[in-house]
Amino acid sequence: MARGPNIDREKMKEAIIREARSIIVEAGLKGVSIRKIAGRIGCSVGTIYNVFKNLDDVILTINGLTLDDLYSQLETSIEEIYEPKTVLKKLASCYVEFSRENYHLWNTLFEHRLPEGASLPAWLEQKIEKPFVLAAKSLAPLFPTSEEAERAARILWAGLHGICSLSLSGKLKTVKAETATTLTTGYIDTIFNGLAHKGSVNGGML
Amino acid sequence: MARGPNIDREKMKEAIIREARSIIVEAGLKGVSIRKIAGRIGCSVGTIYNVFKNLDDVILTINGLTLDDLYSQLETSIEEIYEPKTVLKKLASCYVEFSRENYHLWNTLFEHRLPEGASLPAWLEQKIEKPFVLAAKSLAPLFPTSEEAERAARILWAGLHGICSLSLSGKLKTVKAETATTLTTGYIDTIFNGLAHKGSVNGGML
DNA sequence: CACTATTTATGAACAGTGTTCAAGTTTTTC
DNA sequence: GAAAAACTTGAACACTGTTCATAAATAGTG
Repeated sequence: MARGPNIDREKMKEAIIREARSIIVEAGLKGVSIRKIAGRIGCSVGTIYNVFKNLDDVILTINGLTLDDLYSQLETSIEEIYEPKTVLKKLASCYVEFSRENYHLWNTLFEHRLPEGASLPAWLEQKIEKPFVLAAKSLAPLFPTSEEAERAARILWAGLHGICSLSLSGKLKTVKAETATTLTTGYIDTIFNGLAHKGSVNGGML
Repeated sequence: MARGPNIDREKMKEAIIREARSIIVEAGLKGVSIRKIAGRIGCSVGTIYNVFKNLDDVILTINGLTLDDLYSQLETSIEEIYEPKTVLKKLASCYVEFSRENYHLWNTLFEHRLPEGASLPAWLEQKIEKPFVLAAKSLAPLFPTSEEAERAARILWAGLHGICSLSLSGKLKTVKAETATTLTTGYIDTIFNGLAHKGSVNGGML
């Protein structure tokens, strides 16, 4: 008859994720295959399909864990800091640092694509939202409505992602010895200056 | 003996690119395979390997054409416009429009990854640089040195890319009916305001 | 025209991929 | 112990990119 949540099943799940994760860390997403995971664990390919729907399911689970890691690091990086600009700079440098230290895992976040038409599961979309919510919260004091803060946060976060993305893939050749961190710091300075003077859209040299 | 540049070879190359391109447009990068291209043309798989080094070579060539298209559209979109902010807004909206109208081709630009360790060919890197150079040129009047203009252009362009990227992949849930275009417009306003007041880093509310 | 020399085309073969599923094994419940 | 449910297995299927010996076509030369 029906057995409760199987302890072995949970152990199996952990083993699969552990091995698949380590393959990604060593060789990137392209290095992962069902047979390679099975080989490392010492089980058959079929067993993996008993625990996960398919390989995409495995990768999505790993992406969820990566996002959890990122979020917890972002959270601790801004503990006891309240000034919006300082918070945002901390978040940015933490994000950059994470993407460098976990290059392959972070890359898998964007390299992995579901089949045409399929959309991300809700639980993953939530995890994607969380870091951005952190930014929105920090920006809130600067805006009259939460909607405006959210909007600004989205733009800021997207820009941050763009810088990281192009920088790590080598498509953002930085002048001299500029790192992604100094770029994002400058980026945030500029954005904050812009936000502070948003009343004077047609003023100044523009 | 050695024959000059073969006309048939050139025709073959064109046919391969044409068919592979149309597969991408219809079904995205994942829909492309050597056998599918060969089937559409009516040749064998080996023939394709006589003309291209491998499948990556085919995709990179297509990405080059996509970048050419993008660049020429960016160029014409700012003809006879000289005011930096207006130029940048034109470039941004043109970029957004292109990414929407050529979704699969644009996506392939970022979805396609070379094997671990391999780097993009120089001719492609040049094509990647060109749109960004356009932005840098437009920003030049606002900066004392070209280096500073370049730096600003890189940040601006990366941010633009981030907004497009997250927006088109659905990871940038826009509030209400905001489009990527309005987001980028707001983004550029903010950046320009920030640049205009960059002297007052610690002024205002910050 | 014939005869090489060279290039080009072919598709079978190889090593790999994700996924399915009938069969056998183990575990749990009655 | 018997019956039922759950789990494991690995062969099989339909694909993937890539290579390469063989065959066909073409170009230059005598």
